[in-house]
Amino acid sequence: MTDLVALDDFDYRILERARRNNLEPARVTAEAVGLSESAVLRRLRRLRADGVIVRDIAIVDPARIAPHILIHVLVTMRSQEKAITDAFKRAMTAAKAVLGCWDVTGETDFLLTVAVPTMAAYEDFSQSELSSERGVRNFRTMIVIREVVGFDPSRVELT
Amino acid sequence: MTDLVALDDFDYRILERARRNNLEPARVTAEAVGLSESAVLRRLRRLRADGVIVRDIAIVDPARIAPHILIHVLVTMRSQEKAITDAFKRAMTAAKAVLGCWDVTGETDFLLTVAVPTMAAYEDFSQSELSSERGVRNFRTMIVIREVVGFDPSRVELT
DNA sequence: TATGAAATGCCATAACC
DNA sequence: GGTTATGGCATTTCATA
Repeated sequence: MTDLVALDDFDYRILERARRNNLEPARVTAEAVGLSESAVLRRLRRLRADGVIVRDIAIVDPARIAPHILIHVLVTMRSQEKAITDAFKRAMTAAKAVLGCWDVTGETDFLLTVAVPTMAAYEDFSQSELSSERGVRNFRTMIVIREVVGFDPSRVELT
Repeated sequence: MTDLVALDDFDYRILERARRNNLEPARVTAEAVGLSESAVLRRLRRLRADGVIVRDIAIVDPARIAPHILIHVLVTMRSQEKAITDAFKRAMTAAKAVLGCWDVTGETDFLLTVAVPTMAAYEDFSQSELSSERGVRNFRTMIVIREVVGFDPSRVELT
């Protein structure tokens, strides 16, 4: 299941379109890539079965519903013991406020991306989840002033 | 258009499902949330028209197609002059390798998320895009060893 | 094994109450 | 918001190369 999947140019062009709009009728996609409707639908089904397309989702703009603050946090752990880091990872996975968490190289151990409605909520989060009991030595908070490029996995080039 | 949109409980439950799977038939969603098929479809169309649902996409797993390296970069600029930072922002927006770019508070000015096929490609990127000509004083590279929580905007709580 | 074409069945759309 | 009739789209099956 971890094996790489071989794709031809048709697959790439179909993927490129599905990554932008997965509600596009196959008829339209077919004409754009130069295949029949049937072929496009077959390939899309195969791409999903093969795990190339992981899921199909609606992107919601949370800012349209309620104000929120985006924050990045650089976390340094007290130790590199597996038991401690594993526990921290599990806590980050469970924490609803955590949008992303990466184990990184360098002076710091983890980078977090956190979304909270208020700074008070962030204070609650940091005090409970970034505490010394969680194995955290210290952390550096970087509040997002402006999103220049919103994190967009669909920008990853596939070729 | 920047105004907040008021949603009721039905909208929230429909959104919750569409954020997980936007290909779910309205019939199924309707039964799950306790509405008729028509009502669900009407609400979804309204949510899209109001800009609550921004777009509908297929999520592709790039690792299934080709190996890639994920990197976070902390960037410090030479100056805060608008002309310089604006040019940098435009360069980051244009750079295909840049998945995300945020203007942040603290000692550093920008946080970048970059995806590249090889370290050589990252070297090319950093030499061309993170140069002093771009206004960059220095930058700190944090290579992602493991993705604990993959950046997922759908984790943002809407209430 | 992959394609294109045609018949079936499901789903969204639009116009009603 | 619910119901119904219409149109469109995906699915399936088949023939072909």
